[in-house]
Amino acid sequence: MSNASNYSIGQLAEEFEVTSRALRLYEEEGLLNPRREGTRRIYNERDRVRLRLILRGKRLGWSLSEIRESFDLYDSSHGEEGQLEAMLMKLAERRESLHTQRRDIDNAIDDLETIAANCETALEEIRHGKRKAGHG
Amino acid sequence: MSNASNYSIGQLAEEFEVTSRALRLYEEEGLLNPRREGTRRIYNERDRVRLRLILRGKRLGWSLSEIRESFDLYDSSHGEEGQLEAMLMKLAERRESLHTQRRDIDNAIDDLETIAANCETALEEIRHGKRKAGHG
DNA sequence: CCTTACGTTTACGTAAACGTCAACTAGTGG
DNA sequence: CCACTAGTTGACGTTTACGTAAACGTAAGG
Repeated sequence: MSNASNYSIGQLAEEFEVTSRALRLYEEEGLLNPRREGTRRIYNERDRVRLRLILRGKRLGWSLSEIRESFDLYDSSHGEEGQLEAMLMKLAERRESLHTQRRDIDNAIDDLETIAANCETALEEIRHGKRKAGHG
Repeated sequence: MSNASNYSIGQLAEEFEVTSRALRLYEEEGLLNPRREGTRRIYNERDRVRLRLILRGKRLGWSLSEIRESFDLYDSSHGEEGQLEAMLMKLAERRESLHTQRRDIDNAIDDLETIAANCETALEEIRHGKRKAGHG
Protein backbone atom coordinates (compact mmCIF):
# COMPACT_ATOMS: atom_id res chain seq x y z
CA MET A 1 0.00 0.00 0.00
CA SER A 2 2.56 2.52 -1.11
CA ASN A 3 0.98 5.93 -0.68
CA ALA A 4 1.94 8.33 -3.46
CA SER A 5 4.61 9.86 -1.24
CA ASN A 6 5.82 6.80 0.60
CA TYR A 7 8.81 4.82 -0.50
CA SER A 8 10.61 1.77 0.73
CA ILE A 9 14.36 1.85 0.87
CA GLY A 10 14.51 -0.32 -2.22
CA GLN A 11 12.27 1.94 -4.25
CA LEU A 12 14.17 5.05 -3.37
CA ALA A 13 17.47 3.34 -4.03
CA GLU A 14 16.34 2.23 -7.45
CA GLU A 15 14.91 5.59 -8.38
CA PHE A 16 18.11 7.45 -7.60
CA GLU A 17 20.47 4.68 -8.62
CA VAL A 18 22.16 4.31 -5.29
CA THR A 19 22.36 1.24 -3.04
CA SER A 20 20.32 0.81 0.08
CA ARG A 21 23.61 0.62 1.91
CA ALA A 22 24.25 4.21 0.90
CA LEU A 23 20.82 5.29 2.12
CA ARG A 24 21.46 3.68 5.50
CA LEU A 25 24.82 5.37 5.69
CA TYR A 26 23.30 8.75 4.93
CA GLU A 27 20.89 8.11 7.75
CA GLU A 28 23.67 7.18 10.18
CA GLU A 29 25.37 10.41 9.24
CA GLY A 30 22.25 12.35 10.02
CA LEU A 31 21.45 13.28 6.45
CA LEU A 32 18.18 11.39 6.20
CA ASN A 33 15.57 10.63 8.78
CA PRO A 34 12.89 8.32 7.42
CA ARG A 35 10.13 7.32 9.79
CA ARG A 36 9.74 3.71 10.79
CA GLU A 37 6.91 1.32 10.36
CA GLY A 38 7.88 -1.41 12.73
CA THR A 39 11.54 -1.74 11.88
CA ARG A 40 11.25 -0.72 8.25
CA ARG A 41 12.22 2.64 6.89
CA ILE A 42 9.54 4.65 5.15
CA TYR A 43 10.70 7.61 3.11
CA ASN A 44 8.47 10.54 2.15
CA GLU A 45 8.72 13.49 -0.21
CA ARG A 46 10.88 15.48 2.16
CA ASP A 47 13.36 12.62 2.30
CA ARG A 48 13.39 12.48 -1.47
CA VAL A 49 14.18 16.15 -1.70
CA ARG A 50 16.97 15.69 0.78
CA LEU A 51 18.36 12.76 -1.12
CA ARG A 52 18.34 14.83 -4.26
CA LEU A 53 20.32 17.49 -2.41
CA ILE A 54 22.73 14.92 -1.06
CA LEU A 55 23.46 13.65 -4.53
CA ARG A 56 23.89 17.15 -5.86
CA GLY A 57 26.35 17.81 -3.07
CA LYS A 58 28.24 14.71 -4.02
CA ARG A 59 28.45 15.77 -7.63
CA LEU A 60 30.02 18.97 -6.36
CA GLY A 61 32.62 16.98 -4.48
CA TRP A 62 31.31 17.68 -0.99
CA SER A 63 31.89 15.26 1.83
CA LEU A 64 28.93 13.89 3.74
CA SER A 65 29.71 16.11 6.69
CA GLU A 66 29.86 19.16 4.47
CA ILE A 67 26.50 18.18 3.10
CA ARG A 68 25.15 17.83 6.61
CA GLU A 69 26.52 21.24 7.45
CA SER A 70 24.65 22.70 4.53
CA PHE A 71 21.47 21.09 5.81
CA ASP A 72 22.12 22.52 9.22
CA LEU A 73 22.49 25.93 7.64
CA TYR A 74 19.18 25.51 5.93
CA ASP A 75 17.39 24.17 8.98
CA SER A 76 18.58 26.69 11.51
CA SER A 77 17.99 29.88 9.53
CA HIS A 78 15.88 31.12 12.42
CA GLY A 79 18.22 31.33 15.39
CA GLU A 80 19.29 34.16 17.60
CA GLU A 81 21.50 37.07 16.66
CA GLY A 82 24.91 35.55 17.28
CA GLN A 83 24.02 32.36 15.50
CA LEU A 84 22.57 34.19 12.54
CA GLU A 85 25.76 36.19 12.17
CA ALA A 86 27.90 33.06 12.34
CA MET A 87 25.65 31.56 9.73
CA LEU A 88 26.06 34.49 7.38
CA MET A 89 29.80 33.99 7.60
CA LYS A 90 29.56 30.36 6.69
CA LEU A 91 27.18 31.14 3.89
CA ALA A 92 29.63 33.67 2.51
CA GLU A 93 32.44 31.10 2.65
CA ARG A 94 30.39 28.58 0.77
CA ARG A 95 29.42 31.13 -1.81
CA GLU A 96 33.03 32.01 -2.36
CA SER A 97 34.05 28.43 -2.83
CA LEU A 98 31.14 27.84 -5.18
CA HIS A 99 32.18 30.79 -7.28
CA THR A 100 35.74 29.50 -7.36
CA GLN A 101 34.41 26.18 -8.46
CA ARG A 102 32.42 27.86 -11.18
CA ARG A 103 35.46 29.60 -12.54
CA ASP A 104 37.31 26.30 -12.41
CA ILE A 105 34.56 24.65 -14.38
CA ASP A 106 34.44 27.35 -17.00
CA ASN A 107 38.18 27.07 -17.45
CA ALA A 108 38.00 23.31 -17.64
CA ILE A 109 35.29 23.57 -20.28
CA ASP A 110 37.40 25.98 -22.27
CA ASP A 111 40.34 23.60 -22.07
CA LEU A 112 38.22 20.69 -23.19
CA GLU A 113 36.91 22.63 -26.14
CA THR A 114 40.39 23.61 -27.18
CA ILE A 115 41.43 19.99 -27.11
CA ALA A 116 38.30 18.95 -28.96
CA ALA A 117 38.99 21.54 -31.64
CA ASN A 118 42.55 20.28 -32.11
CA CYS A 119 41.21 16.83 -32.21
CA GLU A 120 38.70 17.60 -34.95
CA THR A 121 41.25 19.47 -36.98
CA ALA A 122 43.49 16.44 -36.82
CA LEU A 123 40.61 14.26 -37.93
CA GLU A 124 39.83 16.54 -40.85
CA GLU A 125 43.40 16.35 -42.00
CA ILE A 126 43.40 12.58 -41.80
CA ARG A 127 40.08 12.20 -43.62
CA HIS A 128 40.18 14.92 -46.26
CA GLY A 129 43.49 16.68 -46.41
CA LYS A 130 45.21 13.36 -46.05
CA ARG A 131 48.54 15.13 -45.94
CA LYS A 132 50.77 15.32 -42.95
CA ALA A 133 52.07 18.47 -41.33
CA GLY A 134 55.25 16.44 -41.29
CA HIS A 135 58.31 17.14 -39.24
CA GLY A 136 60.45 19.43 -41.36
CA MET B 1 71.22 28.08 -7.54
CA SER B 2 67.51 27.94 -8.17
CA ASN B 3 67.03 28.88 -11.77
CA ALA B 4 63.94 31.00 -12.32
CA SER B 5 62.00 27.94 -13.41
CA ASN B 6 63.45 25.34 -11.09
CA TYR B 7 61.82 24.38 -7.84
CA SER B 8 62.60 21.97 -5.07
CA ILE B 9 59.80 19.87 -3.70
CA GLY B 10 59.65 22.07 -0.65
CA GLN B 11 59.33 25.27 -2.62
CA LEU B 12 56.57 23.94 -4.80
CA ALA B 13 54.77 22.49 -1.81
CA GLU B 14 54.87 25.79 0.01
CA GLU B 15 53.77 27.80 -2.98
CA PHE B 16 50.69 25.68 -3.57
CA GLU B 17 50.02 24.88 0.06
CA VAL B 18 50.25 21.15 -0.29
CA THR B 19 52.61 18.74 1.46
CA SER B 20 55.59 17.17 -0.23
CA ARG B 21 53.96 13.86 0.51
CA ALA B 22 51.14 14.86 -1.81
CA LEU B 23 53.59 15.83 -4.54
CA ARG B 24 55.31 12.45 -4.27
CA LEU B 25 51.97 10.73 -4.44
CA TYR B 26 50.99 12.65 -7.55
CA GLU B 27 54.25 11.51 -9.07
CA GLU B 28 53.63 7.87 -8.16
CA GLU B 29 50.25 8.20 -9.81
CA GLY B 30 51.83 9.49 -12.98
CA LEU B 31 50.54 13.03 -12.66
CA LEU B 32 53.90 14.71 -12.26
CA ASN B 33 57.27 13.85 -13.65
CA PRO B 34 60.00 16.08 -12.24
CA ARG B 35 63.52 15.44 -13.40
CA ARG B 36 66.15 14.32 -10.93
CA GLU B 37 69.38 15.84 -9.89
CA GLY B 38 71.03 12.99 -8.11
CA THR B 39 68.14 11.70 -6.09
CA ARG B 40 66.38 15.03 -5.64
CA ARG B 41 63.34 16.12 -7.54
CA ILE B 42 63.57 19.27 -9.61
CA TYR B 43 60.33 20.76 -10.84
CA ASN B 44 60.06 23.14 -13.76
CA GLU B 45 57.36 25.38 -15.22
CA ARG B 46 55.60 22.54 -16.92
CA ASP B 47 55.35 20.71 -13.62
CA ARG B 48 53.92 23.81 -12.02
CA VAL B 49 51.28 24.10 -14.68
CA ARG B 50 50.40 20.47 -14.17
CA LEU B 51 50.17 20.91 -10.45
CA ARG B 52 47.86 23.82 -10.95
CA LEU B 53 45.67 21.63 -13.11
CA ILE B 54 45.78 18.84 -10.57
CA LEU B 55 44.55 21.15 -7.85
CA ARG B 56 41.85 22.53 -10.07
CA GLY B 57 40.73 18.99 -10.77
CA LYS B 58 40.62 18.30 -7.07
CA ARG B 59 38.50 21.35 -6.42
CA LEU B 60 36.08 19.95 -8.96
CA GLY B 61 35.94 16.68 -7.06
CA TRP B 62 37.88 14.58 -9.56
CA SER B 63 39.86 11.58 -8.45
CA LEU B 64 43.55 11.38 -9.22
CA SER B 65 42.91 8.84 -11.93
CA GLU B 66 40.30 11.05 -13.54
CA ILE B 67 42.82 13.84 -13.48
CA ARG B 68 45.38 11.61 -15.09
CA GLU B 69 42.85 10.66 -17.73
CA SER B 70 42.36 14.30 -18.52
CA PHE B 71 46.10 14.70 -18.93
CA ASP B 72 46.18 11.72 -21.22
CA LEU B 73 43.47 13.35 -23.30
CA TYR B 74 45.51 16.47 -23.56
CA ASP B 75 48.74 14.72 -24.36
CA SER B 76 47.48 12.37 -27.00
CA SER B 77 45.47 14.82 -29.08
CA HIS B 78 47.48 13.74 -32.11
CA GLY B 79 46.75 10.06 -32.57
CA GLU B 80 45.27 8.11 -35.43
CA GLU B 81 41.69 8.14 -36.60
CA GLY B 82 40.22 5.57 -34.25
CA GLN B 83 41.92 7.04 -31.26
CA LEU B 84 40.85 10.53 -32.13
CA GLU B 85 37.25 9.43 -32.40
CA ALA B 86 37.40 7.68 -29.05
CA MET B 87 38.87 10.82 -27.62
CA LEU B 88 36.09 12.99 -28.95
CA MET B 89 33.64 10.71 -27.17
CA LYS B 90 35.41 11.05 -23.88
CA LEU B 91 35.68 14.78 -24.32
CA ALA B 92 31.95 14.98 -24.92
CA GLU B 93 31.29 12.97 -21.77
CA ARG B 94 33.44 15.24 -19.70
CA ARG B 95 31.79 18.27 -21.15
CA GLU B 96 28.40 16.91 -20.26
CA SER B 97 29.37 16.23 -16.70
CA LEU B 98 30.96 19.64 -16.41
CA HIS B 99 27.77 21.27 -17.59
CA THR B 100 25.77 19.23 -15.12
CA GLN B 101 28.13 20.37 -12.42
CA ARG B 102 27.65 23.93 -13.50
CA ARG B 103 23.92 23.67 -13.22
CA ASP B 104 24.37 22.10 -9.80
CA ILE B 105 26.56 24.96 -8.74
CA ASP B 106 24.16 27.59 -9.98
CA ASN B 107 21.34 25.92 -8.10
CA ALA B 108 23.43 25.62 -4.97
CA ILE B 109 24.30 29.30 -5.19
CA ASP B 110 20.64 30.17 -5.58
CA ASP B 111 19.81 28.09 -2.53
CA LEU B 112 22.53 29.72 -0.51
CA GLU B 113 21.32 33.14 -1.43
CA THR B 114 17.78 32.31 -0.47
CA ILE B 115 18.99 31.15 2.91
CA ALA B 116 21.17 34.21 3.30
CA ALA B 117 18.22 36.45 2.49
CA ASN B 118 16.05 34.74 5.12
CA CYS B 119 18.90 35.03 7.51
CA GLU B 120 19.27 38.74 6.98
CA THR B 121 15.56 39.33 7.23
CA ALA B 122 15.59 37.54 10.55
CA LEU B 123 18.51 39.68 11.69
CA GLU B 124 16.69 42.85 10.67
CA GLU B 125 13.69 41.85 12.70
CA ILE B 126 15.80 41.11 15.73
CA ARG B 127 17.77 44.34 15.51
CA HIS B 128 15.17 46.87 14.36
CA GLY B 129 11.73 45.44 14.35
CA LYS B 130 12.42 43.74 17.65
CA ARG B 131 9.04 42.09 17.62
CA LYS B 132 8.50 38.40 17.43
CA ALA B 133 6.39 36.59 14.91
CA GLY B 134 5.32 34.78 18.06
CA HIS B 135 3.62 31.43 18.23
CA GLY B 136 -0.08 31.95 18.28
C1' DC C 1 4.44 -25.10 6.10
C1' DC C 2 7.98 -23.71 2.86
C1' DT C 3 9.96 -20.59 -0.22
C1' DT C 4 10.84 -16.05 -1.96
C1' DA C 5 11.46 -11.25 -1.63
C1' DC C 6 12.66 -7.53 0.92
C1' DG C 7 14.04 -5.60 4.98
C1' DT C 8 16.99 -5.24 9.55
C1' DT C 9 21.50 -4.86 12.34
C1' DT C 10 26.35 -5.91 13.02
C1' DA C 11 30.69 -6.07 11.48
C1' DC C 12 34.55 -6.69 8.77
C1' DG C 13 36.73 -5.44 4.01
C1' DT C 14 38.39 -1.98 0.70
C1' DA C 15 40.04 1.85 -2.35
C1' DA C 16 41.53 6.56 -2.38
C1' DA C 17 44.31 10.20 -0.71
C1' DC C 18 47.01 11.39 1.98
C1' DG C 19 49.48 11.75 7.25
C1' DT C 20 53.14 10.25 9.92
C1' DC C 21 57.08 8.07 11.44
C1' DA C 22 61.74 5.83 10.77
C1' DA C 23 66.11 5.39 8.92
C1' DC C 24 69.25 7.15 5.74
C1' DT C 25 71.78 10.59 2.50
C1' DA C 26 73.85 14.89 0.96
C1' DG C 27 75.13 19.61 0.99
C1' DT C 28 76.25 23.85 4.08
C1' DG C 29 77.96 26.77 7.77
C1' DG C 30 80.65 27.30 11.91
C1' DC D 1 84.38 17.30 12.37
C1' DC D 2 79.67 18.33 13.89
C1' DA D 3 75.20 19.95 13.63
C1' DC D 4 71.52 21.43 10.85
C1' DT D 5 68.51 21.55 7.00
C1' DA D 6 66.21 19.52 3.28
C1' DG D 7 65.47 15.63 0.70
C1' DT D 8 64.85 10.28 -0.18
C1' DT D 9 62.51 5.75 0.24
C1' DG D 10 59.78 2.53 2.65
C1' DA D 11 55.95 1.27 5.35
C1' DC D 12 52.26 1.49 8.38
C1' DG D 13 48.16 4.49 10.10
C1' DT D 14 43.80 7.13 9.21
C1' DT D 15 39.53 8.93 7.31
C1' DT D 16 35.78 8.69 4.09
C1' DA D 17 32.32 6.31 1.68
C1' DC D 18 30.72 2.85 0.82
C1' DG D 19 30.77 -2.90 -0.52
C1' DT D 20 29.79 -7.27 1.18
C1' DA D 21 28.60 -11.11 3.93
C1' DA D 22 26.29 -13.17 8.02
C1' DA D 23 22.36 -14.00 10.65
C1' DC D 24 17.88 -12.94 11.45
C1' DG D 25 12.67 -10.93 10.98
C1' DT D 26 8.33 -10.65 8.32
C1' DA D 27 4.61 -10.49 4.99
C1' DA D 28 2.88 -12.72 0.61
C1' DG D 29 1.95 -16.62 -2.31
C1' DG D 30 1.53 -21.46 -3.62
